[in-house]
Amino acid sequence: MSLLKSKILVVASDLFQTRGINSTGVDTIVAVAGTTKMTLYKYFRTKEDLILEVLKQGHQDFQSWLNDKLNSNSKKPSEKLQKLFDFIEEWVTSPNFRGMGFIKASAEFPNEENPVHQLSSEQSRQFRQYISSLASEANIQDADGLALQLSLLFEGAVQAEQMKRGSGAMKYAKKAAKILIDGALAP
Amino acid sequence: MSLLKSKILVVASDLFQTRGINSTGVDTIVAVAGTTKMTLYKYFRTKEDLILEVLKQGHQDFQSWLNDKLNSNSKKPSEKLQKLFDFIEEWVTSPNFRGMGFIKASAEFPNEENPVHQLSSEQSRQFRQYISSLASEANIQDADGLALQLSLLFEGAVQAEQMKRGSGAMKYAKKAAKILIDGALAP
DNA sequence: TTATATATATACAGGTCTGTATATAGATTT
DNA sequence: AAATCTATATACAGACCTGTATATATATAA
Repeated sequence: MSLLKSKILVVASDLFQTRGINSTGVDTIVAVAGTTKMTLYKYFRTKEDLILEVLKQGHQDFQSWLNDKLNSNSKKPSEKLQKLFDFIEEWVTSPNFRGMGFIKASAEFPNEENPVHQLSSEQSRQFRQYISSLASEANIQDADGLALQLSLLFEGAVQAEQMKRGSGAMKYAKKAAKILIDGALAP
Repeated sequence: MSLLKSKILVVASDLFQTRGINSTGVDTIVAVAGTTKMTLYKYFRTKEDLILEVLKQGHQDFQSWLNDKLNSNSKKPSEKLQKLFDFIEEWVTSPNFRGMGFIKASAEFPNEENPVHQLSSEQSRQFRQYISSLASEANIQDADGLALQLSLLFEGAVQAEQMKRGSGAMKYAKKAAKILIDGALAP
């Protein structure tokens, strides 16, 4: 991918997270990225396309990071599940944390027919599916049910952290997750 | 309160929830409410003032409704806590449900210095405090900790329902809440 | 009937937004 | 040296936005 294109993606992602998507104009994005609108519209057909690509990139980055962390630290499936929220906490409390793209995007585009909303919803489903596969490998009966509960804790804690940086919500989400996981592992 | 003013509040609340706050112009609001901009700006100094009042109204309506439900159905504090998520589920699955105001608003105004963001954050805190007082009355040790965990489940489930209507997330949130509450009641 | 309060109708100023058109600069390739 | 590709600079059309100014209608009160 072109250097300029990825620069635009990084800048747009940051501005969308810190100022909101609808409140960020393309003029601001190109100014911060040090380029011009002509270039932006060469790589992205419309602003909506840019939003969609920013979301895809962010989600892929997060998923890859998390998956690598889990695989390089644990081999046993049940251990992966147990450590899931440790890494999520690491992610949320890192200074670079700016929030979860698909959570904010779905709020700014509430209409379920909107492509941005649909992608957000799909990414949330994918993440839940990922947790479910971890639970399945750990031989948990109702893997989907546990995955849904854990994803609620996850999204709730991210939401709390987006509202108030340093809320410490993830610490309690982690405790709750442990209780739910332990309960599901030994029923 | 003037009939027109409350009509504007109701219409604005609905439009903000279904189309987003920044995507809803005052022209649309007055058109749907069947009035004019002059009247809107008589009752609300700026659009931001309108947003703040919509949020306040929505939060007060929700809190009153929930509190009345709890008080008229249970006397014992621990029972109130147990039934909390039953009523929340009733609220979320009602056909009128359009999402939680402060969750969407905080996403559209991510800057922590923004008045709308601050009010959202404060309302989230107040709701958590309300759950904490329920937990305290039920003689739970770490009332604040449990309240935070329950509020994470709540906000996560609302978020899930905002992303996909009819997700059924609250059903699982309820189960998880029961486990956490039971664990905290009998430690 | 006259005065007052409330709401409407309409237009507009000044700003921002997305997306495009046009002309030019630099760098690489033929 | 000429041609080609990539990016810049700048201006602008057309739409939408908030908030205000002005004039008018309607209803209640003195």
